[in-house]
Amino acid sequence: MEKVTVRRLIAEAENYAEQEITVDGWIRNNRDQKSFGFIALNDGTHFNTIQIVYEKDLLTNYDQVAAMRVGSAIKASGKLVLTPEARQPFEIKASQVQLVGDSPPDYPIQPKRHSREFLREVGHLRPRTNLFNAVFRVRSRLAFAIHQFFQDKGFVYLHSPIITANDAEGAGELFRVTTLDPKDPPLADDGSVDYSNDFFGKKTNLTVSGQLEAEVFALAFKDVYTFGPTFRAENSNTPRHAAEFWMIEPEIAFADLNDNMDLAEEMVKYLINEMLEKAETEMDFFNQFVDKGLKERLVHIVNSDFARITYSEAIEELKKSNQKFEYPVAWGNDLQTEHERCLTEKIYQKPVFVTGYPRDIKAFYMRLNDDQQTVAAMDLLVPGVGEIIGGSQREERADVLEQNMAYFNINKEDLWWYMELRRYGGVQHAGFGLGFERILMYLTGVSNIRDVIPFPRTVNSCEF
RNA sequence: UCCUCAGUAGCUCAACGGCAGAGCGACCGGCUGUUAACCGGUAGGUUGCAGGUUCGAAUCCUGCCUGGGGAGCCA
Repeated sequence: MEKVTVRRLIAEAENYAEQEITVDGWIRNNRDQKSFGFIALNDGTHFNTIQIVYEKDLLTNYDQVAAMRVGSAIKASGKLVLTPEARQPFEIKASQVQLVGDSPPDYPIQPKRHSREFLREVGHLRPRTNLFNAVFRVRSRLAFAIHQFFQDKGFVYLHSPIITANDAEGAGELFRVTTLDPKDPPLADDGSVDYSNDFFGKKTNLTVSGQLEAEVFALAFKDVYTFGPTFRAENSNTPRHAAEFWMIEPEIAFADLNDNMDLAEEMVKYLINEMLEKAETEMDFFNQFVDKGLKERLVHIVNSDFARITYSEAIEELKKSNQKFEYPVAWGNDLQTEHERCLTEKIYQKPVFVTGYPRDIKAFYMRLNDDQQTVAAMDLLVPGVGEIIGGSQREERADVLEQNMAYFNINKEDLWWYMELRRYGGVQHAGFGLGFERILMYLTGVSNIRDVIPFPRTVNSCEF
């Protein structure tokens, strides 16, 4: 008897009509009546369950089957019957149902509503629920779509290092990587820890960004992207931050800020289209149970041109809006979350690129504009999630970069190689960082980052 | 780190100074086509932890722990 996955059955049920088949899977629900019953079976290969009908007359172990509990693993054989008039397109009339792995009655995942908070506590079981099944299936597809987008454009995928010695980026708090004994580290004469005796012979940490390395490769391959884990030891307690997350960082050479925004906009639209098309079942589920306006909003995004405004214009718009803000709107101050939300959700009601931020609130590597006050930075703000992309045109002029580093107190000896990119064939280039989980949240409507990461790592929490 | 809300049955919640309760789930029974089935019944509690106030505390007070939301930082 042919063993078939649920995915295959759903794709081509007609081809199996009236045939005897076998399926393996886990019981999501089991309802028995006097002489027949129904099992909703999920085998993990598709978001949906299939229905197995069992009858007393056809089974030797009817009472046993009727008593099989939610969560149990079973092997079921029977004839596939098309049921076009019923809610499900087909079902399996069981000739045999065999218990493979029992699940006692204290199985925490029951056919009822569970809160996300509770499900986080059972992170080893939550992938078996509808929500997380959909989320992680989409996560997988989205990762693939990102590669597809860049690969189709000829970008080279760069594995930027996860352990690095550079801490000069100022992109966040670092996780130290060391093999020194924390109770008895070697000390230098001045009493500080002597990292020259550490594994790498210097201070090292987990990467907070692959950007600087991506620039190296962009100036060799023209168009590159990184896609990998990133670590920030920030003490942030919000639904949008995790200590370990994935980031996509394209870097393009012979390109300016406008090319950068074009790329970002095209990418976001591509990813939305891909998910709407390739993960239709899951997206319908999110639309129905997580966020009622999700699909409509995403389609709207795909069909709209993202707004592009300068920081100065943003400040003017915010002042004109007459909204009450907790933080004052003033040129020179960074945009607060409330300002960003107002811009993207109220004033423009679509994604907004904000460019030309004051130099003082941005990073040293961003290209200084001719006004000497602003830099060629860009943030992409989207409704609901806020900042999803941060990027810039990089400072390609060696002398200006050197001045910037002095201005921001960055040790140029540590970044000698970064400086040399400007000395040898330096060229204008740009790039951005996209938080993978942020866009996943945006695409699924799931509002807490802990629910789009398989095993989330956040301040004070590293379970499973 | 700051602000704020909440911790009561496996889960979601009610009771808000006077006998610890419901729905869902579990278990038992019923039901000839169910769809998170339906109907009837049974079991299930150190009310987050430690102190305090009170004749009496789930309820009021203090501290701690855990979780949610907001802010900062950022992706």
